[in-house]
Amino acid sequence: MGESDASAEWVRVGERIRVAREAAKLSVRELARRVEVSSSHVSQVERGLASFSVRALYNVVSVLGISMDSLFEDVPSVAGSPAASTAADPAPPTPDGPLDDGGIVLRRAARPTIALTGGTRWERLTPKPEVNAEFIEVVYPPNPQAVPPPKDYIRHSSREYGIVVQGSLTVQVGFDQTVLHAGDSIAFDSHIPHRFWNATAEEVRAIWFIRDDPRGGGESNHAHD
Amino acid sequence: MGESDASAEWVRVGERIRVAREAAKLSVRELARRVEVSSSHVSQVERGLASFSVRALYNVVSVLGISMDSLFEDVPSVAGSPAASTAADPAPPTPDGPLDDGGIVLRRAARPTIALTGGTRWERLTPKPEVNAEFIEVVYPPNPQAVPPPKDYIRHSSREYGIVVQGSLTVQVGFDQTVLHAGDSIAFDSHIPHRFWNATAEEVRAIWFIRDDPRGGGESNHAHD
DNA sequence: CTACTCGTTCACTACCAGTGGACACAGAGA
DNA sequence: TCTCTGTGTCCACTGGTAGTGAACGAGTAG
Repeated sequence: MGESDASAEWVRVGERIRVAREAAKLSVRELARRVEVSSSHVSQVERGLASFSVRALYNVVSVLGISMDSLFEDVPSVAGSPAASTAADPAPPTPDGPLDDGGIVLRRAARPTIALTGGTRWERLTPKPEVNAEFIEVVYPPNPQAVPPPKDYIRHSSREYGIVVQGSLTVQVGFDQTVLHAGDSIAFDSHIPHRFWNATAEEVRAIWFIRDDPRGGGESNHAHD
Repeated sequence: MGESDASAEWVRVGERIRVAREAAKLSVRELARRVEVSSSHVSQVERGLASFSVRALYNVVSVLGISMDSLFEDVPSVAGSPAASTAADPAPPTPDGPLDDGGIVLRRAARPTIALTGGTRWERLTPKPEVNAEFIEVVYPPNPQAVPPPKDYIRHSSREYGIVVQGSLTVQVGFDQTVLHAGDSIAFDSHIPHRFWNATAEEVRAIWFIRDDPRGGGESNHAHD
């Protein structure tokens, strides 16, 4: 699956080790001595030519006083490596076929987008507006200082389904609040007051499906920001 | 540092993995499948009889949605270098809150999964089964040799919405065929014969919402493979 | 010039991460 | 009862790779 692309992954880990080592003003040999491996091996690992065992890696973070996670950084996402997978895709043109013209398929670059205040974007995922439904990707911009969520709760009659594709989204439904990480999903009746916001320094992306109640509720007062 | 006493250290790491796995309600075999190692190896690691490679360990924390550091825990917070504090809070465990218990939120690691023939997996994204709807993530395994798609077209009455999150998925709806790349989305009435398959060497992931027609169609004969 | 340290290169190997097949046990049908 | 299917575990085996050690060229001091 996703990152088994070990080599590429190790290059980055190695680079981070080197940065940390230099910040600590240790020579390759000195680090090697403390980690209890050979200096040649340290050199190779830092340049992505080899990899550390878990034991060695554990010693490295101990000696350098850094966190294990900081070496990997782009931890779990749906794809194992979020930006990687998206970026990896050279986006081959995929010539428009009948499906594209038939109102079936919508290319990523062609999504109708609405920009909300605060930088949040709604991107429609359906070629044409749907009746009694919204299928959208919402992009929540970074919110460095843990900015307080918008004041206004939202209520409308329908049911909502969402999955966080990238980043961590803070959600509040009713009186309860939690943080959804990449891959976590949610489903709830939207007549319960709810709000979502991004309290991290990373952009958050989520896929939402909002299903309007076939009978009754006409309210369409969403505000996923 | 200290711990060069590898074995003793691994016992604890293994125990923590087991705890996390059980919390996620995954079987040894299921975790093994997702981490891409053998179940026997998982079993051995959890009991301290063997150890994971860094690659495997990385997959474990991704799959279980836990932080790397949480597996080692007694890291060096005071280990001389204040640099440690920098990378402090990568992935707060997000302790289960009321939302998790309330049937609202579903953590990634806790998704109910059905394995279809051919290696395709359906992962339900809703904490409980929905009425007249499916919100799922479908994982299509690599299909190195451009294997011909399954023979049977699918027909049922409802409407389907999908977005490709990773990889490239070949779709055929009616007589038209195209390839969806990451970010491309699709929406169509599912009474039109359709089929999807992965003709690439990379795993494909897609989010689907299948909306059963409130009136009429009872057919539930999907086959996203 | 020598003498030392720096990071690097490379051929080599021992070890262990990971496998596959088997096992015993527990439930659920039939 | 006997048969499945799923659980976790056991164990003999192997391939890859983590790790070694000796040598290299470049820098810098004395």
